Amino acid sequence: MKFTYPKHEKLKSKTTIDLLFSEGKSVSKYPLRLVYVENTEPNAELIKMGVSVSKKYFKKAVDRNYFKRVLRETYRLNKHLLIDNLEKPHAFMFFYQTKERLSYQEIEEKTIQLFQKFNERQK
RNA sequence: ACCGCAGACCGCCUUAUCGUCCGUGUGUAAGCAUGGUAGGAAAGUCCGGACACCAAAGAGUAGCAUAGCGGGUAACGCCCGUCCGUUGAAAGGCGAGGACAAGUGCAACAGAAAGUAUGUACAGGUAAUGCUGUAGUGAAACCAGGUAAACUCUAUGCGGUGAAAUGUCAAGUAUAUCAGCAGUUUCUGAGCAAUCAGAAUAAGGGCGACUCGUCCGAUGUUGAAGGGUAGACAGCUUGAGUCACGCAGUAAUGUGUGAUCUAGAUAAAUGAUAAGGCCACGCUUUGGCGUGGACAGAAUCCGGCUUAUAGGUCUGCUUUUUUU
RNA sequence: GGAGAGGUGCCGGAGUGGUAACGGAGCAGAUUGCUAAUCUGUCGACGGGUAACCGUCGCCAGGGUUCGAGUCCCUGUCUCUCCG
Repeated sequence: MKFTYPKHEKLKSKTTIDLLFSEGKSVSKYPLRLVYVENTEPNAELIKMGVSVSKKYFKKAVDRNYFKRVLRETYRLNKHLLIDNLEKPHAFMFFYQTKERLSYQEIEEKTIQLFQKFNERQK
């Protein structure tokens, strides 16, 4: 297993994102939230992941960029938790939803818990 | 030395591990190797350009901007020099700094009177008179009065829209385009007439304010051609570029020679973790322990301005004190 | 990425460069056995005064123009709207 997050694994298609927000389900482990939907496009990757931090919580672009990077990093190091349990292609969007500035360790811990919660939901 | 002022610059460092994006090489490919991978403000979007498109991008008016004088520049509301005003003990800082002798307007309260000006008291003066001075009110009062960040006038400049502009590619089609046919209203001509031919046409709309000017202009049907939107590629980073030295100029700046290539993403990369060092703050048994790392993240590209910014370095200058 | 509008007491909301209206809420009083309704007054901050009252500062923040600024002009900040 490689801990990478290459370009083809990123959620970019506007139509897929619209589908995700209109039909997707979600799991959350405060302050993190994961929205997901089955990707029915032909030749879809097994996993497509996007990351988002709202302007509502952090006003400055530097802060938003920082937390998006942290989310990407924790996803990259723990994505095997998701991939090992997926059978059909899925699209995901990963949110950070608080004004508090959590440390890297706290966010990583919450991410692992969130991914495990998702796996339980799938069974 | 201290205090202050001005200008220029840096703005955490090193190593290891795991990654992102771009280029190059290699490979059928997965990949591998290698080089690079955030700012002085990238910010605010306040000015000025480059570049692209729009229909005539036309003319005039309106509107907006600028404002001592001279220079620089692709251009500017920027920069340099200088005069004047103002502020500071000084170095220095700040200034929308044209015109009220073109016209119009405005001036609370106070005051006799605030614009067509003109009254009182005292003093002076005259043949006589606000004729002269002083007092009093007020920001402003015998002055061509004050006020233009009041309308305005003068001079100069400005077409509009912004890379989500724009171009190309593959798929498919509109109430929009073009052509044919049918066809409304009016006029003219031919004809006894049916009808035929030619021309025009309103309401309204476009040219993002108005006027002129100019263009379109009932509707149905058949065929042709063919958008927008979503996707891909181009635009997209070599440019009024950066560095060094010389020359011209008080300077801004210009110019010559040599060297050099320094982000290019698009739900949007430029990072995370660990250890050590450096700095700051707090505690302190002066050995250490704990916490933290300024402001802030490119989105077509340049020149400025404005605002935010822990800490530090260098250069020049002023005042005061001391020494020679 | 681009364009525009606004900020006035606790709330809503007027305001030609010349004394910051008005309504609601609140507070006090009147009325009532009590409450509601109604009526009257008060109602930004600070300082002084026993009190009546007086003074200074207040219209998002900081500058500027002006005799005088909520109003005119700059700079910043916050909120909202529009294009896509």
